[in-house]
Amino acid sequence: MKRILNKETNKYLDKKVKTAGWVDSIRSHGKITFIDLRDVSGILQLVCKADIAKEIRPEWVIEVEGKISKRPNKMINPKLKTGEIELFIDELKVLSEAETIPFSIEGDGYDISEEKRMTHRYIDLRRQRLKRNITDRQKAISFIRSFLEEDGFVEIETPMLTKSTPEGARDFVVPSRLQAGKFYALPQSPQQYKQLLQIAGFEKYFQIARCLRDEDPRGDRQPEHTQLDLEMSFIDQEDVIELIEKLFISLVKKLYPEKKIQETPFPRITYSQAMKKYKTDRPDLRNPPAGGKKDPNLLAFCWVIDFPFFKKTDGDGWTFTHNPFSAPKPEFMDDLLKKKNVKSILTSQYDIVLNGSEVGGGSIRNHQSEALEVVFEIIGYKKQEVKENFGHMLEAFKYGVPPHGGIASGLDRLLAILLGEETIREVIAFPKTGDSRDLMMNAPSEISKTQLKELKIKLWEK
RNA sequence: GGGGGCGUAGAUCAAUUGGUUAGAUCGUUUCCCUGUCACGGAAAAGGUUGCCGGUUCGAGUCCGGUCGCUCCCGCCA
Repeated sequence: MKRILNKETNKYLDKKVKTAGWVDSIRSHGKITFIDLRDVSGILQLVCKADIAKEIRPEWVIEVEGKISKRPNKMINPKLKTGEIELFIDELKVLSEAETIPFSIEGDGYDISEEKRMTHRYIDLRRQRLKRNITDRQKAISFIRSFLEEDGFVEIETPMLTKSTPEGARDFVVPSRLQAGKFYALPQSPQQYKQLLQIAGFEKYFQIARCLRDEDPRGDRQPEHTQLDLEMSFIDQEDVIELIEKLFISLVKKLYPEKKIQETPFPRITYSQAMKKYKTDRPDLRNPPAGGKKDPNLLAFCWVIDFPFFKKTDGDGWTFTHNPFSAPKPEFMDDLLKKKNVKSILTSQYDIVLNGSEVGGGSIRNHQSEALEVVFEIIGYKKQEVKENFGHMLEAFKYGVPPHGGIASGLDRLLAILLGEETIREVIAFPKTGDSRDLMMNAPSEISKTQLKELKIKLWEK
Protein backbone atom coordinates (compact mmCIF):
# COMPACT_ATOMS: atom_id res chain seq x y z
CA MET A 1 0.00 0.00 0.00
CA LYS A 2 1.25 3.50 -0.87
CA ARG A 3 1.72 5.91 2.00
CA ILE A 4 -0.49 8.99 1.91
CA LEU A 5 -0.22 12.29 3.76
CA ASN A 6 -2.24 12.97 6.88
CA LYS A 7 -4.16 15.79 5.21
CA GLU A 8 -5.22 13.44 2.42
CA THR A 9 -6.88 10.99 4.79
CA ASN A 10 -10.05 13.11 4.72
CA LYS A 11 -10.72 11.70 1.25
CA TYR A 12 -10.53 8.07 2.39
CA LEU A 13 -13.51 7.76 4.73
CA ASP A 14 -14.21 4.10 5.59
CA LYS A 15 -11.20 3.02 3.52
CA LYS A 16 -7.97 1.49 4.62
CA VAL A 17 -4.87 3.70 4.27
CA LYS A 18 -1.21 3.81 5.19
CA THR A 19 0.31 6.92 6.78
CA ALA A 20 3.63 7.63 8.43
CA GLY A 21 5.24 10.31 10.53
CA TRP A 22 6.39 11.29 14.00
CA VAL A 23 4.53 10.51 17.20
CA ASP A 24 3.47 13.96 18.37
CA SER A 25 1.72 12.87 21.55
CA ILE A 26 0.27 9.77 23.18
CA ARG A 27 -2.84 9.87 25.34
CA SER A 28 -3.49 6.60 27.05
CA HIS A 29 -6.88 5.79 28.56
CA GLY A 30 -6.22 2.29 29.76
CA LYS A 31 -7.85 0.08 27.18
CA ILE A 32 -7.90 2.71 24.43
CA THR A 33 -5.07 4.98 23.37
CA PHE A 34 -4.94 8.04 21.12
CA ILE A 35 -1.83 8.95 19.19
CA ASP A 36 -1.30 12.23 17.35
CA LEU A 37 0.69 11.41 14.24
CA ARG A 38 2.54 14.39 12.76
CA ASP A 39 3.75 14.60 9.20
CA VAL A 40 4.59 17.51 6.92
CA SER A 41 0.92 18.11 6.23
CA GLY A 42 -0.34 18.16 9.81
CA ILE A 43 -1.73 15.99 12.57
CA LEU A 44 -3.90 12.90 12.33
CA GLN A 45 -5.39 11.17 15.38
CA LEU A 46 -4.74 7.45 15.55
CA VAL A 47 -6.75 5.15 17.81
CA CYS A 48 -5.59 1.79 19.04
CA LYS A 49 -5.73 -0.73 21.84
CA ALA A 50 -3.43 -0.15 24.76
CA ASP A 51 -0.99 -2.96 24.00
CA ILE A 52 -0.14 -1.60 20.53
CA ALA A 53 0.67 1.87 21.84
CA LYS A 54 2.58 0.67 24.84
CA GLU A 55 5.85 0.21 22.99
CA ILE A 56 6.10 3.60 21.33
CA ARG A 57 7.22 7.01 22.58
CA PRO A 58 6.95 10.64 21.48
CA GLU A 59 9.01 11.55 18.39
CA TRP A 60 9.44 7.98 17.26
CA VAL A 61 8.91 7.57 13.54
CA ILE A 62 6.15 5.12 12.78
CA GLU A 63 4.10 3.82 9.90
CA VAL A 64 0.52 2.72 10.40
CA GLU A 65 -2.16 1.02 8.37
CA GLY A 66 -5.79 1.17 9.29
CA LYS A 67 -9.28 2.30 8.46
CA ILE A 68 -10.31 5.95 8.39
CA SER A 69 -13.52 6.48 10.36
CA LYS A 70 -15.73 9.42 11.08
CA ARG A 71 -15.44 10.58 14.66
CA PRO A 72 -18.53 10.63 16.85
CA ASN A 73 -20.11 14.10 16.65
CA LYS A 74 -19.08 15.17 20.13
CA MET A 75 -15.50 14.11 19.53
CA ILE A 76 -14.77 16.36 16.56
CA ASN A 77 -11.70 18.53 17.04
CA PRO A 78 -12.13 21.78 15.10
CA LYS A 79 -8.47 22.65 15.65
CA LEU A 80 -7.30 19.89 13.31
CA LYS A 81 -7.66 19.76 9.54
CA THR A 82 -8.37 16.07 10.07
CA GLY A 83 -10.48 16.75 13.16
CA GLU A 84 -13.60 15.01 11.91
CA ILE A 85 -11.92 11.67 11.29
CA GLU A 86 -9.46 9.29 12.89
CA LEU A 87 -7.51 6.20 11.92
CA PHE A 88 -8.01 2.89 13.71
CA ILE A 89 -4.66 1.15 13.70
CA ASP A 90 -4.53 -2.38 12.27
CA GLU A 91 -0.77 -2.50 11.93
CA LEU A 92 1.93 -0.33 13.45
CA LYS A 93 5.54 -0.45 12.37
CA VAL A 94 8.31 1.41 14.16
CA LEU A 95 10.60 2.94 11.52
CA SER A 96 12.89 4.69 13.98
CA GLU A 97 13.09 5.08 17.73
CA ALA A 98 13.98 8.43 19.29
CA GLU A 99 15.59 9.61 22.47
CA THR A 100 13.69 12.19 24.49
CA ILE A 101 14.21 15.44 22.60
CA PRO A 102 16.34 18.08 24.39
CA PHE A 103 13.61 20.72 24.39
CA SER A 104 9.91 20.96 23.70
CA ILE A 105 8.71 21.64 20.17
CA GLU A 106 5.24 22.49 21.39
CA GLY A 107 4.37 26.17 21.29
CA ASP A 108 6.36 28.99 19.74
CA GLY A 109 9.68 28.17 21.46
CA TYR A 110 10.70 31.77 22.09
CA ASP A 111 11.54 31.01 25.73
CA ILE A 112 14.05 28.27 24.87
CA SER A 113 17.65 29.40 24.61
CA GLU A 114 18.71 29.89 21.03
CA GLU A 115 21.93 28.05 21.73
CA LYS A 116 19.95 24.87 22.32
CA ARG A 117 17.59 25.51 19.44
CA MET A 118 20.50 26.10 17.06
CA THR A 119 22.51 23.09 18.19
CA HIS A 120 19.56 20.87 17.33
CA ARG A 121 18.05 23.03 14.61
CA TYR A 122 16.54 20.00 12.86
CA ILE A 123 14.45 19.42 15.98
CA ASP A 124 13.56 23.09 16.35
CA LEU A 125 12.38 23.08 12.73
CA ARG A 126 9.78 20.44 13.67
CA ARG A 127 8.04 23.27 15.49
CA GLN A 128 4.92 24.43 13.70
CA ARG A 129 5.91 28.10 13.73
CA LEU A 130 9.23 27.44 12.01
CA LYS A 131 7.64 25.03 9.52
CA ARG A 132 5.29 27.84 8.59
CA ASN A 133 8.08 30.42 8.38
CA ILE A 134 10.22 28.30 6.10
CA THR A 135 7.35 27.27 3.82
CA ASP A 136 6.05 30.84 3.70
CA ARG A 137 9.50 31.95 2.69
CA GLN A 138 9.42 29.59 -0.25
CA LYS A 139 5.96 30.82 -1.23
CA ALA A 140 7.17 34.42 -1.24
CA ILE A 141 10.25 33.58 -3.29
CA SER A 142 8.14 31.57 -5.70
CA PHE A 143 5.75 34.50 -6.07
CA ILE A 144 8.60 36.91 -6.75
CA ARG A 145 10.09 34.59 -9.35
CA SER A 146 6.92 34.22 -11.36
CA PHE A 147 6.11 37.93 -11.04
CA LEU A 148 9.47 38.92 -12.50
CA GLU A 149 9.55 36.17 -15.11
CA GLU A 150 6.18 37.36 -16.41
CA ASP A 151 7.65 40.83 -16.68
CA GLY A 152 10.49 39.57 -18.87
CA PHE A 153 13.21 39.21 -16.26
CA VAL A 154 15.78 36.45 -16.60
CA GLU A 155 17.21 34.86 -13.47
CA ILE A 156 20.95 34.46 -13.83
CA GLU A 157 23.31 32.88 -11.33
CA THR A 158 26.51 34.78 -10.65
CA PRO A 159 29.68 33.32 -9.13
CA MET A 160 30.19 32.60 -5.45
CA LEU A 161 33.95 32.60 -5.93
CA THR A 162 34.88 36.09 -6.97
CA LYS A 163 37.23 38.97 -6.34
CA SER A 164 37.91 40.83 -3.13
CA THR A 165 37.29 44.57 -3.33
CA PRO A 166 38.82 47.16 -1.04
CA GLU A 167 35.87 49.20 0.23
CA GLY A 168 32.62 48.26 1.83
CA ALA A 169 32.11 45.33 4.14
CA ARG A 170 34.87 42.91 5.05
CA ASP A 171 35.05 40.01 2.61
CA PHE A 172 34.93 36.34 3.41
CA VAL A 173 37.95 34.97 1.61
CA VAL A 174 38.65 31.54 0.19
CA PRO A 175 42.22 30.46 -0.42
CA SER A 176 43.03 29.26 -3.90
CA ARG A 177 44.88 25.95 -4.18
CA LEU A 178 45.81 26.19 -7.85
CA GLN A 179 46.93 29.80 -7.45
CA ALA A 180 48.60 29.36 -4.09
CA GLY A 181 48.89 32.55 -2.10
CA LYS A 182 45.89 34.08 -3.85
CA PHE A 183 42.35 34.31 -2.56
CA TYR A 184 38.84 34.42 -3.88
CA ALA A 185 36.25 36.48 -2.07
CA LEU A 186 32.67 35.38 -1.52
CA PRO A 187 30.31 37.99 -2.98
CA GLN A 188 28.95 40.76 -0.76
CA SER A 189 26.42 41.23 -3.52
CA PRO A 190 26.31 40.51 -7.26
CA GLN A 191 26.64 44.26 -7.90
CA GLN A 192 29.36 44.19 -10.53
CA TYR A 193 28.12 41.06 -12.26
CA LYS A 194 24.63 42.41 -12.63
CA GLN A 195 25.96 45.59 -14.19
CA LEU A 196 28.13 43.56 -16.53
CA LEU A 197 25.00 41.60 -17.49
CA GLN A 198 23.47 44.90 -18.61
CA ILE A 199 26.49 45.55 -20.79
CA ALA A 200 25.94 42.01 -22.06
CA GLY A 201 22.45 43.05 -23.13
CA PHE A 202 20.18 41.01 -20.87
CA GLU A 203 18.29 44.22 -20.01
CA LYS A 204 16.24 42.66 -17.22
CA TYR A 205 18.16 40.49 -14.77
CA PHE A 206 17.23 39.18 -11.37
CA GLN A 207 18.54 36.67 -8.88
CA ILE A 208 17.59 35.31 -5.50
CA ALA A 209 21.16 35.83 -4.40
CA ARG A 210 23.12 34.84 -1.35
CA CYS A 211 25.28 37.68 -0.09
CA LEU A 212 28.14 37.23 2.35
CA ARG A 213 29.77 39.79 4.60
CA ASP A 214 32.31 39.16 7.30
CA GLU A 215 30.93 41.67 9.78
CA ASP A 216 29.44 41.27 13.26
CA PRO A 217 25.87 39.96 13.06
CA ARG A 218 22.76 41.40 14.76
CA GLY A 219 19.15 40.35 15.01
CA ASP A 220 18.59 41.69 11.52
CA ARG A 221 22.00 40.82 10.11
CA GLN A 222 23.67 37.50 9.36
CA PRO A 223 27.02 36.74 7.77
CA GLU A 224 25.05 35.35 4.86
CA HIS A 225 21.69 36.65 3.79
CA THR A 226 19.42 36.39 0.79
CA GLN A 227 18.57 39.27 -1.47
CA LEU A 228 16.24 39.76 -4.33
CA ASP A 229 18.77 41.37 -6.65
CA LEU A 230 17.65 42.97 -9.89
CA GLU A 231 18.95 45.29 -12.57
CA MET A 232 17.41 46.82 -15.69
CA SER A 233 18.60 48.76 -18.72
CA PHE A 234 17.09 51.89 -20.30
CA ILE A 235 15.17 52.82 -17.18
CA ASP A 236 15.12 55.58 -14.62
CA GLN A 237 14.42 55.78 -10.91
CA GLU A 238 10.66 55.92 -11.47
CA ASP A 239 10.71 52.61 -13.32
CA VAL A 240 12.47 50.82 -10.47
CA ILE A 241 10.21 52.36 -7.84
CA GLU A 242 7.09 51.50 -9.82
CA LEU A 243 8.21 47.90 -10.33
CA ILE A 244 9.09 47.30 -6.67
CA GLU A 245 5.90 48.90 -5.40
CA LYS A 246 3.83 46.75 -7.73
CA LEU A 247 5.77 43.64 -6.68
CA PHE A 248 5.53 44.27 -2.94
CA ILE A 249 1.88 45.32 -3.04
CA SER A 250 0.83 42.24 -4.99
CA LEU A 251 2.99 39.99 -2.80
CA VAL A 252 1.27 41.28 0.33
CA LYS A 253 -2.17 41.10 -1.27
CA LYS A 254 -1.64 37.52 -2.45
CA LEU A 255 0.15 35.96 0.50
CA TYR A 256 -0.81 38.19 3.44
CA PRO A 257 -4.34 39.44 2.70
CA GLU A 258 -4.84 40.25 6.39
CA LYS A 259 -2.09 42.89 6.23
CA LYS A 260 -2.81 46.43 5.17
CA ILE A 261 -0.38 48.82 3.61
CA GLN A 262 -0.70 52.22 5.21
CA GLU A 263 -0.09 54.32 2.12
CA THR A 264 0.28 53.73 -1.62
CA PRO A 265 2.10 54.78 -3.65
CA PHE A 266 4.78 54.50 -0.98
CA PRO A 267 5.59 57.95 0.41
CA ARG A 268 9.00 59.37 -0.44
CA ILE A 269 11.14 61.26 1.96
CA THR A 270 14.54 62.79 1.41
CA TYR A 271 17.49 61.80 3.53
CA SER A 272 17.77 65.27 5.03
CA GLN A 273 14.05 65.41 5.87
CA ALA A 274 14.26 61.97 7.45
CA MET A 275 17.25 62.91 9.57
CA LYS A 276 15.63 66.17 10.63
CA LYS A 277 12.20 64.76 11.43
CA TYR A 278 12.95 61.18 12.56
CA LYS A 279 16.66 61.30 13.42
CA THR A 280 17.19 58.21 11.30
CA ASP A 281 17.44 57.33 7.63
CA ARG A 282 15.04 54.44 8.10
CA PRO A 283 11.98 55.99 9.69
CA ASP A 284 9.04 54.00 11.00
CA LEU A 285 6.09 55.82 9.47
CA ARG A 286 3.37 53.72 11.07
CA ASN A 287 0.68 56.04 12.37
CA PRO A 288 0.38 55.88 16.13
CA PRO A 289 -2.59 53.62 16.84
CA ALA A 290 -5.71 54.90 18.54
CA GLY A 291 -5.71 52.40 21.39
CA GLY A 292 -1.98 52.70 21.99
CA LYS A 293 -1.26 49.17 20.85
CA LYS A 294 0.61 48.66 17.62
CA ASP A 295 -1.30 46.96 14.83
CA PRO A 296 0.74 43.90 13.87
CA ASN A 297 -0.90 43.89 10.44
CA LEU A 298 0.06 47.42 9.49
CA LEU A 299 2.81 47.85 6.91
CA ALA A 300 4.26 51.30 6.36
CA PHE A 301 6.59 51.37 3.39
CA CYS A 302 8.50 54.43 2.35
CA TRP A 303 11.29 55.43 0.04
CA VAL A 304 14.24 57.39 1.30
CA ILE A 305 15.92 59.33 -1.49
CA ASP A 306 18.47 62.06 -2.13
CA PHE A 307 21.31 60.69 -0.02
CA PRO A 308 24.62 62.52 -0.03
CA PHE A 309 27.02 60.70 -2.35
CA PHE A 310 30.09 61.19 -0.17
CA LYS A 311 30.94 61.50 3.47
CA LYS A 312 34.15 62.42 5.25
CA THR A 313 36.40 59.60 6.36
CA ASP A 314 38.13 59.53 9.74
CA GLY A 315 41.06 61.21 8.06
CA ASP A 316 40.42 64.17 5.79
CA GLY A 317 39.41 62.15 2.71
CA TRP A 318 36.05 61.14 1.30
CA THR A 319 34.25 57.86 1.04
CA PHE A 320 30.94 56.94 -0.56
CA THR A 321 27.84 56.55 1.57
CA HIS A 322 26.20 53.71 -0.38
CA ASN A 323 27.57 52.50 -3.65
CA PRO A 324 30.45 53.88 -5.70
CA PHE A 325 28.78 52.71 -8.90
CA SER A 326 25.74 54.92 -8.33
CA ALA A 327 25.21 57.89 -10.57
CA PRO A 328 24.89 61.29 -9.00
CA LYS A 329 21.52 62.91 -9.45
CA PRO A 330 21.67 64.44 -12.96
CA GLU A 331 21.86 68.01 -11.69
CA PHE A 332 25.06 67.15 -9.77
CA MET A 333 26.91 65.44 -12.62
CA ASP A 334 28.68 68.67 -13.48
CA ASP A 335 29.89 69.17 -9.90
CA LEU A 336 31.07 65.57 -9.80
CA LEU A 337 33.09 65.83 -13.01
CA LYS A 338 34.65 69.07 -11.74
CA LYS A 339 35.01 67.64 -8.17
CA LYS A 340 33.21 70.75 -6.93
CA ASN A 341 31.01 70.99 -3.82
CA VAL A 342 31.70 67.32 -3.11
CA LYS A 343 29.86 67.45 0.19
CA SER A 344 26.58 68.52 -1.37
CA ILE A 345 26.51 66.10 -4.30
CA LEU A 346 23.43 63.88 -4.03
CA THR A 347 23.30 60.31 -5.32
CA SER A 348 20.51 58.64 -7.22
CA GLN A 349 20.41 56.05 -4.41
CA TYR A 350 16.96 55.05 -3.14
CA ASP A 351 16.33 52.92 -0.07
CA ILE A 352 13.06 51.20 0.69
CA VAL A 353 12.08 51.11 4.34
CA LEU A 354 9.35 49.04 5.97
CA ASN A 355 8.21 49.72 9.54
CA GLY A 356 11.59 51.20 10.40
CA SER A 357 13.71 48.51 8.76
CA GLU A 358 15.73 48.95 5.62
CA VAL A 359 14.46 46.24 3.31
CA GLY A 360 16.15 47.31 0.10
CA GLY A 361 18.29 49.79 -1.69
CA GLY A 362 19.40 50.59 -5.17
CA SER A 363 20.35 53.30 -7.58
CA ILE A 364 20.70 54.39 -11.13
CA ARG A 365 24.26 53.51 -12.05
CA ASN A 366 27.01 55.65 -13.31
CA HIS A 367 27.38 54.29 -16.84
CA GLN A 368 30.00 56.74 -18.07
CA SER A 369 33.49 55.57 -17.33
CA GLU A 370 34.95 59.11 -16.97
CA ALA A 371 32.42 59.91 -14.25
CA LEU A 372 33.09 56.61 -12.50
CA GLU A 373 36.81 57.32 -12.57
CA VAL A 374 36.18 60.69 -10.96
CA VAL A 375 34.29 58.96 -8.13
CA PHE A 376 37.33 56.78 -7.51
CA GLU A 377 39.57 59.84 -7.57
CA ILE A 378 37.42 61.64 -5.01
CA ILE A 379 37.57 58.70 -2.64
CA GLY A 380 41.30 58.74 -3.03
CA TYR A 381 42.11 55.62 -4.98
CA LYS A 382 45.39 55.73 -6.83
CA LYS A 383 45.29 55.10 -10.59
CA GLN A 384 47.03 51.77 -10.02
CA GLU A 385 44.51 50.67 -7.36
CA VAL A 386 41.58 51.56 -9.59
CA LYS A 387 43.13 49.54 -12.39
CA GLU A 388 43.72 46.54 -10.12
CA ASN A 389 40.34 46.59 -8.41
CA PHE A 390 37.97 47.98 -10.99
CA GLY A 391 39.90 47.76 -14.24
CA HIS A 392 37.56 45.09 -15.52
CA MET A 393 34.56 47.41 -15.00
CA LEU A 394 36.24 50.36 -16.71
CA GLU A 395 37.33 48.08 -19.53
CA ALA A 396 33.75 46.80 -19.95
CA PHE A 397 32.47 50.38 -19.94
CA LYS A 398 34.38 50.97 -23.16
CA TYR A 399 32.17 48.70 -25.22
CA GLY A 400 28.71 50.17 -25.16
CA VAL A 401 26.91 50.57 -21.84
CA PRO A 402 23.17 51.06 -21.66
CA PRO A 403 21.96 53.41 -18.95
CA HIS A 404 20.89 51.07 -16.18
CA GLY A 405 19.92 50.75 -12.57
CA GLY A 406 18.39 48.37 -10.10
CA ILE A 407 17.80 47.42 -6.54
CA ALA A 408 18.50 44.70 -4.01
CA SER A 409 15.99 43.78 -1.35
CA GLY A 410 16.81 41.80 1.77
CA LEU A 411 14.34 38.96 1.78
CA ASP A 412 15.15 37.74 5.29
CA ARG A 413 14.20 41.10 6.77
CA LEU A 414 11.12 41.43 4.61
CA LEU A 415 9.95 37.95 5.61
CA ALA A 416 10.70 38.54 9.28
CA ILE A 417 8.49 41.63 9.26
CA LEU A 418 5.69 39.95 7.31
CA LEU A 419 5.78 36.96 9.66
CA GLY A 420 6.00 39.08 12.80
CA GLU A 421 9.40 37.76 13.82
CA GLU A 422 11.89 39.76 15.89
CA THR A 423 15.00 38.35 14.23
CA ILE A 424 15.81 37.09 10.75
CA ARG A 425 17.12 33.90 12.35
CA GLU A 426 13.48 32.82 12.69
CA VAL A 427 12.95 32.86 8.93
CA ILE A 428 16.22 31.16 7.96
CA ALA A 429 16.36 27.37 8.05
CA PHE A 430 19.93 27.14 9.32
CA PRO A 431 21.03 30.51 10.67
CA LYS A 432 24.29 31.41 12.35
CA THR A 433 24.57 32.51 15.98
CA GLY A 434 25.29 36.01 17.23
CA ASP A 435 28.99 35.38 16.67
CA SER A 436 28.58 33.82 13.24
CA ARG A 437 28.94 30.19 14.20
CA ASP A 438 26.91 27.24 13.05
CA LEU A 439 26.41 25.35 16.32
CA MET A 440 24.87 22.35 14.61
CA MET A 441 27.68 21.76 12.10
CA ASN A 442 30.29 23.22 14.43
CA ALA A 443 31.52 25.69 11.83
CA PRO A 444 33.89 27.34 11.43
CA SER A 445 36.36 24.63 12.37
CA GLU A 446 40.04 23.96 12.01
CA ILE A 447 41.27 22.26 8.87
CA SER A 448 43.88 19.55 8.59
CA LYS A 449 47.60 20.14 8.20
CA THR A 450 47.34 18.48 4.79
CA GLN A 451 44.73 20.97 3.68
CA LEU A 452 46.80 23.88 4.94
CA LYS A 453 49.88 22.54 3.21
CA GLU A 454 48.06 22.17 -0.09
CA LEU A 455 46.96 25.78 0.20
CA LYS A 456 50.46 26.82 1.25
CA ILE A 457 49.00 28.50 4.33
CA LYS A 458 50.95 28.77 7.55
CA LEU A 459 48.96 29.71 10.65
CA TRP A 460 50.20 32.53 12.84
CA GLU A 461 51.30 31.53 16.31
CA LYS A 462 48.91 32.83 18.93
C1' G B 1 37.70 46.60 19.30
C1' G B 2 34.25 48.44 23.47
C1' G B 3 29.99 48.04 26.88
C1' G B 4 25.72 45.64 29.36
C1' G B 5 22.95 41.17 30.96
C1' C B 6 22.89 36.02 32.22
C1' G B 7 24.84 30.92 33.85
C1' U B 8 20.59 26.49 39.47
C1' A B 9 17.25 19.23 37.27
C1' G B 10 16.40 17.25 30.16
C1' A B 11 13.52 22.44 29.30
C1' U B 12 11.76 27.14 31.58
C1' C B 13 12.34 29.43 36.09
C1' A B 14 12.25 30.18 41.86
C1' A B 15 15.07 30.11 46.43
C1' U B 16 12.05 35.93 51.54
C1' U B 17 18.77 39.95 49.95
C1' G B 18 24.63 35.04 53.66
C1' G B 19 21.46 30.42 57.38
C1' U B 20 18.36 23.50 58.21
C1' U B 21 17.72 18.35 53.60
C1' A B 22 18.15 23.79 46.79
C1' G B 23 11.94 24.05 45.14
C1' A B 24 7.90 24.69 41.10
C1' U B 25 5.92 23.77 36.26
C1' C B 26 6.67 21.04 31.86
C1' G B 27 9.21 16.74 30.24
C1' U B 28 10.96 11.56 31.61
C1' U B 29 9.93 6.48 34.03
C1' U B 30 6.28 3.07 36.44
C1' C B 31 1.19 2.08 37.71
C1' C B 32 -4.43 3.16 37.16
C1' C B 33 -8.11 4.78 33.57
C1' U B 34 -12.66 3.22 26.77
C1' G B 35 -13.32 9.16 23.95
C1' U B 36 -8.97 12.12 24.82
C1' C B 37 -6.87 15.86 21.75
C1' A B 38 -2.10 20.73 26.45
C1' C B 39 -6.51 14.08 28.63
C1' G B 40 -6.93 12.92 33.83
C1' G B 41 -5.16 10.42 38.53
C1' A B 42 -1.09 8.13 41.76
C1' A B 43 4.00 7.55 42.59
C1' A B 44 9.21 7.86 41.40
C1' A B 45 13.78 9.17 39.35
C1' G B 46 16.45 13.37 38.10
C1' G B 47 21.32 18.74 40.99
C1' U B 48 29.42 18.81 41.85
C1' U B 49 23.98 25.62 41.62
C1' G B 50 29.48 26.30 34.65
C1' C B 51 34.65 25.90 36.58
C1' C B 52 38.88 27.60 39.94
C1' G B 53 40.16 30.36 44.06
C1' G B 54 38.95 33.86 48.12
C1' U B 55 35.98 36.17 52.33
C1' U B 56 32.95 33.87 56.32
C1' C B 57 31.18 29.77 61.81
C1' G B 58 28.35 29.13 57.23
C1' A B 59 28.19 30.78 49.97
C1' G B 60 23.36 29.12 44.77
C1' U B 61 23.63 34.14 47.10
C1' C B 62 29.41 38.38 48.44
C1' C B 63 34.60 39.21 45.99
C1' G B 64 38.49 37.92 42.16
C1' G B 65 39.59 35.06 38.03
C1' U B 66 38.16 31.84 34.11
C1' C B 67 34.92 29.47 30.60
C1' G B 68 30.26 29.67 28.19
C1' C B 69 25.75 32.06 26.45
C1' U B 70 23.22 36.59 25.01
C1' C B 71 22.14 41.68 23.55
C1' C B 72 23.94 46.46 22.15
C1' C B 73 27.73 50.19 20.24
C1' G B 74 31.61 50.32 16.71
C1' C B 75 31.38 47.84 12.04
C1' C B 76 27.66 46.52 8.24
C1' A B 77 29.20 50.58 0.29
